[in-house]
Amino acid sequence: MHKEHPLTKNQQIIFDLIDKSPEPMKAYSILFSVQKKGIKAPLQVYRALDKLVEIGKIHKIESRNVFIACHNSSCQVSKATAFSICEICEKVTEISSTGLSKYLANFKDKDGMKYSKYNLEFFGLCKKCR
Amino acid sequence: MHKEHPLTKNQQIIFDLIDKSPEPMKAYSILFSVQKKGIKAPLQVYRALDKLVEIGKIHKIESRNVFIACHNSSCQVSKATAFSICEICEKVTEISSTGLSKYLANFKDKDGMKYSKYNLEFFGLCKKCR
DNA sequence: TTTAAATTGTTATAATATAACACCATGTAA
DNA sequence: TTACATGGTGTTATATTATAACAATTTAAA
Repeated sequence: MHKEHPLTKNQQIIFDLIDKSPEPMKAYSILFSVQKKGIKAPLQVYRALDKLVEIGKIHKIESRNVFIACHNSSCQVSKATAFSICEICEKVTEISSTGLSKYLANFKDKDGMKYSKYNLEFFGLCKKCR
Repeated sequence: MHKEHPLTKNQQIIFDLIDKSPEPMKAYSILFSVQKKGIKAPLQVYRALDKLVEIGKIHKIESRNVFIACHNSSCQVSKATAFSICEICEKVTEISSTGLSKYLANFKDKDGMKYSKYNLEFFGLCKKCR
């Protein structure tokens, strides 16, 4: 039930870079890295990022303004995301817990409203930094 | 178990403004609003904001870069926050659900790690926009 | 009272992100 | 085939968000 989005050239270049990166990447460090491939302007990067986020290939870590590839095969179009973030080394890990996602998708606020779209960021120390 | 932080002048001015605002406020619209009170530079605003966030009087909505006063009396020092955000009118509501906060505080990731600090942002449509 | 910690004021600049416009490719409907 | 809608590209300029660095001052505690 989701169209395969063949990525365009810019989208593919930027997705590959993020996907191979061991760390989340900032928009301007992406820009720097792809300049040799002909992507010269911030807008070219942001447009590709926007599209990649929209189709669920990458996620934006809002509290850090960084981007990571989606490592949750189930969320090709992902509007429900959860991450842990190390407050020392800034390592980010995507959390895929059916328990958690079910709990959040079924959570009702005090007006009885449910939300299928959410973003959860946990903060703590990763194994190495603990 | 939390020191009363009497606010400094700048902190008080900026807290009052945010607290009275019916909507979350952006840093630079805060700056604009307090210029008549002698706060002239972005840094003066950001410093007050940082402190107010640190002591839990306000929260930052990371996905929107806006600030709102804390309306959850239990979180004077709040490191565990949850909000709903209307995708049309951008109305933000702080969620205080003991069920939710207990669930998240007790959530263990696949390494068995627990997190007392988190930020959760739900997205949907508010009553008016629905 | 002197010392440490926090806050202030200031100028400058860094980092993050979008507006506006012209152009091009592709698919599709008349 | 033409037209036209959609989405992507390239470009310049600019808007928005946030911090660096430094000096002075206030505050509160030892």
